Amino acid sequence: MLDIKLLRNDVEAVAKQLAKRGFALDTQVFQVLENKRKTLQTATQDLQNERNTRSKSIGQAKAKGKDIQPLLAEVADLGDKLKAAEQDLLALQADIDDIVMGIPNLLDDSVPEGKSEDDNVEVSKWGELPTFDFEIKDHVDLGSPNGLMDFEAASKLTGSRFVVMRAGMARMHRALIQFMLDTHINEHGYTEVYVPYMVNEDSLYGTGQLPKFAEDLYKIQNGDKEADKSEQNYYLIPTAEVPVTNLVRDEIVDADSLPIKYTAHTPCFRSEAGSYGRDTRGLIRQHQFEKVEILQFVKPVDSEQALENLVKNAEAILKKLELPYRKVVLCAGDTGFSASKTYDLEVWLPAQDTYREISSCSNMKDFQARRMQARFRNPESTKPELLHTLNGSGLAVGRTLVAIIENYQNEDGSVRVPSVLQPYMGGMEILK
RNA sequence: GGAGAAGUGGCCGAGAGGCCGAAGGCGCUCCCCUGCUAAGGGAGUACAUGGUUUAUCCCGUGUCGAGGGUUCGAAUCCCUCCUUCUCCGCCA
Repeated sequence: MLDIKLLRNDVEAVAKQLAKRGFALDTQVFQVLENKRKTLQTATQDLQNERNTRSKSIGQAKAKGKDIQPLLAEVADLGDKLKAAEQDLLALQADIDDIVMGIPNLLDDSVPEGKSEDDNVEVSKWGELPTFDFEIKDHVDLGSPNGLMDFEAASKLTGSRFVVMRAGMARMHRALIQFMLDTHINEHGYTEVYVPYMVNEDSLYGTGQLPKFAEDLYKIQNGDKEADKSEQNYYLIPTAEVPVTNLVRDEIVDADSLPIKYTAHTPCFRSEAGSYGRDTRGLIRQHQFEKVEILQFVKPVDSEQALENLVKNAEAILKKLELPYRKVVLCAGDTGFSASKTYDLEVWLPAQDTYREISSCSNMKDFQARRMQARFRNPESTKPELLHTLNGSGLAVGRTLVAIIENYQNEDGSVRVPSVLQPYMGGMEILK
């Protein structure tokens, strides 16, 4: 959520900023609503003031034993007027909130212009692209014989865009998670957290998935109980970002405790509505996948540097696995709703002859923190101030598995196990 | 799942329809005192938001788990929900 004061003081400037990312803010509508709000709110508060002062004098009169009947008669119609005004204000406020909650974050000045992923800018490249003197296969063809990777079984159990893994494949998948977590904990100073995989609506509003992106989420139905408005609705998490970032929701943390650095492994659940027909083959786009997430909550002055640090932590995993990748900075049009600036790490997939996203690292600045009132006490001003929140994948486990299988393949269709993973797999050198 | 108790500021905790944005304590900030340390004395210290403002100050409004209701007036009474604790049941 943007600072409402920013919108009030200079909507046009904000609209101009938002236009960079292709978001059209209707400044006219906002202005009209905002002007109405001002008059209505002032009027309502005047009425409330009147009620409060009169009620107080009634109380005082009563205490002195005076007759309060005449005073009561004077306030007879105040209640109705006030109730009407309050309800109008509430409705108007809801309209304004709808607009404000639907406005994406302002972009960092360093974000390049552009409309789509084609305009993202490559920052750096790492690793030598592997060369093969044989016909290479993709991860589905490499994984499917022996049933190491079984998409048909998964579609029987559940449906499309799920997978079953067996033996060495399942074990390497698990090994990757341990390896990533251990690296972030032991070498990058993150604290591991275990969190719920289901969250309530407040959490999803906090990180920005709601109200705009409900169709991407799975909502839980509790038995055959009808979803009731008065009861809490739970959703499966689309990323660990949601539960972990919401740890600081409605908290005022000590400045001394910053930066707070968390890592978590969770499954992620995405309905992938709107992506039908895209990446239908294999493990790239699933309804359920594992991810190791890294997050930092920092003072505003530190967030720019923290983003660089966070990306480096994600890159370290790719380097240890010796997977060639490149780092791109997302252009204005491709940067996500809540993000101010995003780096993607793209790993080399030889079978696709291209780089594919494997990590997305973003600085949200105070956008999420404002929504969830996540603050720290500034020792200088002694006042609570909004934190900056950052998160990134470190890394997406399924896609890392794909990258390993394709980059480490042999002519006979076997797959070598990266040396850093072998200790996690009982010394296994060839996947089986 | 059943029965009971509770949710108040950064933390603990008083508070039972008007004098309560809320006693007291802890913590924190500033000042005084003491050679250092320890101890002591004084003052200040919730958050959000509207008007005004670069910002403060000031005035107002809202907030005592959340949302509704009763009332001229609600932390306090009523209803619904959420959460926590205790006991019972079930269970990995």
